[in-house]
Amino acid sequence: MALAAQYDSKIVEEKWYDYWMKNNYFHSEVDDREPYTIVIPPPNVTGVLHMGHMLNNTIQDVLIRRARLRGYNACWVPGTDHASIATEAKVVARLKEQGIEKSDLTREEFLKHAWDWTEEYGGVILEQLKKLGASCDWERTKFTLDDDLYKSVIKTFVDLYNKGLIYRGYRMVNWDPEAQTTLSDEEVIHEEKQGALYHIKYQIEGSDDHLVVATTRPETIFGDTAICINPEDSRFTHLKGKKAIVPIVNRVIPIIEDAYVDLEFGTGCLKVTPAHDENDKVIGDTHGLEVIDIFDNDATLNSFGLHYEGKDRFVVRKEFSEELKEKGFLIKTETHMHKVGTSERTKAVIEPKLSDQWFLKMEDLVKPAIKAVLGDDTDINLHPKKFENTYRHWMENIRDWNISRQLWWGQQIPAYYYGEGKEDFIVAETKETALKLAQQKTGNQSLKETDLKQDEDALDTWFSSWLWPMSVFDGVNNPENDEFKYYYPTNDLVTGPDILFFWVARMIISGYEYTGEAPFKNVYLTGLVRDKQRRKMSKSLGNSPDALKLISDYGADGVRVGLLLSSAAGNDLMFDEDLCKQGKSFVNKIWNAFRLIKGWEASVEEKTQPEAAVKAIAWYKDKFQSVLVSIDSNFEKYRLSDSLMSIYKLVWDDFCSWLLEMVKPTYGESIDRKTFEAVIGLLEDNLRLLHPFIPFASEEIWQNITERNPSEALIINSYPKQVDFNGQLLENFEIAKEIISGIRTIRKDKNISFKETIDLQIINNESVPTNFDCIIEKLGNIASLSYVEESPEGTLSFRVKSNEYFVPLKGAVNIEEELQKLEEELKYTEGFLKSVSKKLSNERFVSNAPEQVVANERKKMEDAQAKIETLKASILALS
RNA sequence: GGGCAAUUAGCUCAGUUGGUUCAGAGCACCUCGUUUACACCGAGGGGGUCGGGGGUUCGAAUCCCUCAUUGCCCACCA
Repeated sequence: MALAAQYDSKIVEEKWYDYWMKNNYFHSEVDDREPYTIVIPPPNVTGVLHMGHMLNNTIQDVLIRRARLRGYNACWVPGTDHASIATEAKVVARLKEQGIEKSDLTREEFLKHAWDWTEEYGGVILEQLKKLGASCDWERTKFTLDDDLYKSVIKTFVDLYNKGLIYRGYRMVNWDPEAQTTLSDEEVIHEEKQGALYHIKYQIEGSDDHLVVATTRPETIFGDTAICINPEDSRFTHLKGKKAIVPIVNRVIPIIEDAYVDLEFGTGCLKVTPAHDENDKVIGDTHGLEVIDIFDNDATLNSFGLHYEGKDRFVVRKEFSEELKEKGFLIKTETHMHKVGTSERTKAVIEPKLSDQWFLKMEDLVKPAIKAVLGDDTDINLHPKKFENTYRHWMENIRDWNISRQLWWGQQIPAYYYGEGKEDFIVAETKETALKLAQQKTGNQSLKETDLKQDEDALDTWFSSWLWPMSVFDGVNNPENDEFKYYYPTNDLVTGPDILFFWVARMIISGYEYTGEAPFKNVYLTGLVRDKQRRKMSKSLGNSPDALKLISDYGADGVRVGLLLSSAAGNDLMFDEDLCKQGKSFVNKIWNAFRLIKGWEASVEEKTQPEAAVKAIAWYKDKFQSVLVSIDSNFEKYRLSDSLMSIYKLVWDDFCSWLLEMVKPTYGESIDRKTFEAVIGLLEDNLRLLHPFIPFASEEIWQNITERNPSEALIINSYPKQVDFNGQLLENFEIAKEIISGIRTIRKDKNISFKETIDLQIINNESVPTNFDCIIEKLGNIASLSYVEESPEGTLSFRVKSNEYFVPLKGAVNIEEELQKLEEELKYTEGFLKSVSKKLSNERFVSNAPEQVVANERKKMEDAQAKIETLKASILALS
């Protein structure tokens, strides 16, 4: 059957993925081999594949496939994250569409809907990863709400609580009024926004005098419980000990003094709203101020908001400031740029709010995690290294982690209340244990299970994913199990820098806390995928290509190559669909190289091997080895795109453009078996290198070369080994290349068709070995190659180093042109010689520079001198 | 406000401890070519005073200072 001239990815990719699955190559079991483990950064269960996933998972697949080929027991654990906030928001929205309010449902009813949703959409993204070629061990697929992972989370919570690291506290937290839950500090994004600074008059009690405060949030006036001035502020000494009247509200509040107030900012008078600002809370605590919470959970005003009750905070800001203006309290407004905290998930403006929440003490937990990453001989390496600074900064300034969320979709906090008091609760893994403990604690044996009420809140999603590398191997519940002991610590983690703190740092923390070991050895931080104009890819901009469409247009292999071609670790990737096109062309190129070789097979018969083929194969073997060295070293440095580029050039230039041309039999003639087999062998080596990057096409070609049984599939074959090679051969070949190039230039200049043979005469001043002459003859289409002592007449010439090459061409030679060319070359070389000589006559250079450097300069000088002589001789001969 | 990083060809980026092959690669561009694997091709070619300025050195893309621009992270100034 004839092979198509165009490689068709669609048929091929599905065929081989099925084949790999059927033969269970992705599956890993504990055995004697060294393990190589990656755990996937679990995507949101209801998410769809976007460019970030594509990049990230391509990298993981390259690493895992390479490890598999190198004989490691490669295990890539896939899975999904329940993504509490994001998923719950989606479920709430869908219910709303159906006319159902979350508040009308019981927890159980709501969770039922959430699970329905998860089952309906969950795992779609994993199916999409298969299209990309991801060789995950699908039998190990995990979900962060699976029973065993759920149990791990609860066990960890109880353990940390018992260690005194988890506590319940009444604190100022970040409130997301849209999702109606608290958020950790990390989930708050500070965005620069244009706001206004409102200058508002407060009358001083018992006088007609007034003071002016400047605020960005006039709506919080309803919660004012003091005015604060700096005790050093001479402008306001007359206010000390007085009271002020809150406008409209008419509440009388004290004027207090605190050094916190900045003399320079605003008016120097600060209104204090302890319920709605963290600093104000601190001041309030110091001065024993009343705390008035004026908001409901959805950030509408409550009864403290008087006639604004029930209205949204931003509506109130507008309406209330108008009322203040009308009544003469608002003196002026200035525009004001400031940072506003917004929810990472819902984008809602965060409201600082006081409430009872659960916190994890971080101060001691981070210590081993800092040591693990920073310093010289560390357990964990970040790639690129620059993220170590960021990591250090965050870790050293870490605050306690608010881990409770007012959500249902997640692990419910295992705290059981038996009374109304602040301390009337028990933290335990099960309700039964909690009951026993409660009975002990209270001494009340008649307490029943129904007297216990479990905390309504769920845990932060990251409080489950921070256990991921352990929990997927059941290492939290059962730390002594064989799998955990074998696969953990994992090797590489590939993820985006945006979740360095959310996830990576916390996994390191929990890893050390529970195993005393790092969860992984290397962290590869990918860049963000941006579009050509450097914009972030996002749904709202519509600049994010459809991942599956890309795969269908360019093939998974093409897309993988396209993504990797320009993405150094940690650098943002400027995605351009043209890169996928390039990837697709590359795959097609390899396909056609294979087609060419395959085409030779039909005409194999007994024949001696041509010398050119012998030389070419010897050269390519060495070339392959020299490139292999750089590929491997780039892999070690996690410079995947450089590795790929090396392979790309090896295959396209060295293999296709040089080797195949050199061994190609004359048209219509057959190829000898020795050459044929050697070339097949070289092709197979190429495929072994290519497989991690283009798994589908490489397997397709591999299986088309010859019939293979399942144990011989490329995916589980072997990676090329490094062996010593001859650098001299490579150097000599470079000279041969230059000569061939010179011949081609002459052909092009003089319009000599390649079909027409020409002669070549050589003055070998450099004593260049003649072993590649047969190749020069073949690729230059030379009828007769000979060595001469003197410049022949009537020839065109070119030089490589101080060697001269002549092509006799009676009619075509224009002496004037030739002379001009030679003069130019002479002028250039003389200039070069002059600069080198100058350097060498500088005594300080000769005495200070290392010997090697000086010797090199001398060599350059000699070469230049030799070349000048040749040029002069040629000029003389022509004129 | 604090910190980190970057700035090299039209674009995306390499450039290891300052000195062989130091100004490179891929893409794009230009010229020529329907050579019997591939036009998703082949051959050839042009293109950068390495962000500006200053300094150290025999020698700087590389080290130091400074300015500019950009990006990222962190931070409770109303």
